[in-house]
Amino acid sequence: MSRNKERGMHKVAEILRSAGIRPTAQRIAIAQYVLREADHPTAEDVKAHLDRVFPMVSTATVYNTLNALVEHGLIRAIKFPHADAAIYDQKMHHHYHFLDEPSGRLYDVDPADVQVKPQLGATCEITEVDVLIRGRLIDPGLSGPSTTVSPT
Amino acid sequence: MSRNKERGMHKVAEILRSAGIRPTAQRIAIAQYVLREADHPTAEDVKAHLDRVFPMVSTATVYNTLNALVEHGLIRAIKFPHADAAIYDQKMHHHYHFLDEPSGRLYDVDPADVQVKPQLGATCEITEVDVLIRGRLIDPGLSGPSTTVSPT
DNA sequence: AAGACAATTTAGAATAGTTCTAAAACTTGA
DNA sequence: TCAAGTTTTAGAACTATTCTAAATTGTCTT
Repeated sequence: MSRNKERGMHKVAEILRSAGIRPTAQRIAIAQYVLREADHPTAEDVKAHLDRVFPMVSTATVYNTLNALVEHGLIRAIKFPHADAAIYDQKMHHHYHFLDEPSGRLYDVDPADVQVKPQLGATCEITEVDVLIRGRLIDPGLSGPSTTVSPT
Repeated sequence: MSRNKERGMHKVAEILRSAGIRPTAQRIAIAQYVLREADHPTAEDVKAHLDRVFPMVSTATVYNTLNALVEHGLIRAIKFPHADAAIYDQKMHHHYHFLDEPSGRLYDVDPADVQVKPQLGATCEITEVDVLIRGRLIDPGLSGPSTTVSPT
């Protein structure tokens, strides 16, 4: 388990290095969490986790590091209408989100499962389409992710 | 012109009253602006406008009134990922938005022009789908709104 | 292995948007 | 007109995030 963690952290250090971010202890701990362990965490979630597993990190370093990870293309920062804090998403491929309103939990949605066909005419050029589906999971008890809506 | 404005304000007072909001001078002035004059204003925009046309309103009243209008179903508050401040939308019918990224301006998009067909299976129930299309208007010089993307 | 220079981290101040608080000013109805 | 309830207000408080300036750490050179 310790060996696993060390291997994991080593791997994360390499990811940071090859993205052009110098792997300091704090950055490795933060990246380890957002890239490998967390599920749509906010900066506050990251800070709370680090306070448990790391001797000392400041809020400033958490934000600095998350911003660096975003700038270097390792994660994305996303703001949703239903919450103030940004969430960080380690899935870099294009995808949408499903919000289970009772629980507030976010699930990734494969764009293949959502047809979006804007017919806006020739007067504009579309660079991106954001989709947030709000609703409620009917049977959250069924443990596994379905093919189409998967907890992340 | 003065007569128009008075008639308009009277109408707005009636709208407030029939929505269950007591029409005070401040509320009428704020509602007149957000329901009839403004285009996707923020609370700050509303405050700035009122400071020009109304002897005195506090920030607290602007927020209180906007919240009351939202609660009574006369406007909607929307938060977008690209900005911190909420915008208020007097169009209550279901619609999407197009963001012209160069200008930061928002346009309403008729849902009929965007096919959204989520195929999420039977494990969830969808209550609403939010769509934000980002891009850039190719020919903003063409004065009028096109059939499909209309400035509001 | 020491000294210098740059990079990183830190605590705490600052900022933006919004809500809260408690007091003052209005309305309303009897 | 007076009491009771409502509304408005200034300013404090709050949340999420960024900034600042000082302290610490790391790296390079020799």
